[in-house]
Amino acid sequence: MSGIHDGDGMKVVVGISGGVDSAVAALTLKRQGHAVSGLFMKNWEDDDDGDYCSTRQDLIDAAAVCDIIGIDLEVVNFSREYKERVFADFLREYEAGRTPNPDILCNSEIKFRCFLEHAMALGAERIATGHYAQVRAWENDGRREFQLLKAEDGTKDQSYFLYRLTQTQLAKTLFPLGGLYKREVRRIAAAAGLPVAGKKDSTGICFIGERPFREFLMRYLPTHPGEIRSLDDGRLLGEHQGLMYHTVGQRKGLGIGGIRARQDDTGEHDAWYVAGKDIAANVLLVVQGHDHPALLKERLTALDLNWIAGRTPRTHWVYSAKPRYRAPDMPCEIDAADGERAEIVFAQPQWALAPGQSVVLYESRVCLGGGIIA
RNA sequence: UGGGGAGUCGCCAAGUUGGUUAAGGCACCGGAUUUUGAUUCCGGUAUUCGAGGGUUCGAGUCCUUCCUCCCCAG
Repeated sequence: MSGIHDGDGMKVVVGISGGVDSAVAALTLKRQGHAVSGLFMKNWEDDDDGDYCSTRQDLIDAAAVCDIIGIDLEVVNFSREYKERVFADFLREYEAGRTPNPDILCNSEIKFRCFLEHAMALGAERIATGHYAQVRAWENDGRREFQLLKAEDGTKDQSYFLYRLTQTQLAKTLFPLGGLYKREVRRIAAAAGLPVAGKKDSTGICFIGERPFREFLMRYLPTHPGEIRSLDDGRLLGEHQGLMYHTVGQRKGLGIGGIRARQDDTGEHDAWYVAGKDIAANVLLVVQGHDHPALLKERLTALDLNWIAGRTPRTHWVYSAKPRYRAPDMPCEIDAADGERAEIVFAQPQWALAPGQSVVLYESRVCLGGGIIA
């Protein structure tokens, strides 16, 4: 444990989701001697009666977990805030042809803002979540500064989703799982008799859940058919139902099959991938083959920046970055940056950089922050 | 209408001199991976070869009729 604790016995509110991670986070804090209480957030109620609503079971699991751990559980509803601050942006971005990452906004706007404020109003000193990440406090020129670090378990690290957090948010946050491996977390849960010890990790948009994505988007953004054309020669290859239903690098859903690439075509075909969008003409631009050069770029512009330390990192200094979650850290440097934008150059070309996704920079294990790919 | 060529899974495309269960790719579907969206990985997908007859122990592969499409003549 790093020295961020001001001492044991803090009043901590833990976000309980009904999964293993948050359960073990709460359990860990309780065992450390903190005054722990749980808080279950219900932030989506557009389809409470639908097939994909798992909230009900999650709440049941959350209650069972808190009962066993021996902590109180409060339920709050931030649906309105979620819609206004996260979902509205999500739709705006898709409408503009980009591919947003709503869970990143959800963290900075809901979990570490609404939830944080709510907990503070309840008299909490800290909040905690089951994220795999770490917070470290250190003295920088006599000032206390907080760093966001990757999780010990590199395969589960979620710092990418937390890069928009600020000093004030990190100052109030605990990540009890930051030093644990997933398998240990499950083992702890099992040993404690928590019913969620073997529960499958949740996927899909946070609070909304996993569901047929295009169908879901269609409920909010109506179809807008247009042409699918080859980026290389402009050939008309098909029709799309809306640019927002596709993302750069996407293969599935184009419906293009059997089209000859060359005259000497033998019948062996490469798949087609989205390489770009002509928003004005409503044309989806595609290329054939996963390794098509049009999908590889070594440079990007990041907008809407957040630097966790509160200052822009150095230019022409070797950092590493993830242009998407689960991508390995790739060496890069900041070519130029100001308050508005950062030009980032990778040592190697990156595959299918998708506008709207976030690029997150690291210096070793420290998450520096990042921005949204233009 | 004459002459030539072609019709095999939604799209391409292998199918030897007729011989056990009709390659492969793309698309599609399902699963795995994954707290976004993608990607990736694994699996599935034509009892049937334009249609009807026939030859044969056995036909997508031979014969025949019809249908359709393409090219050149017109």
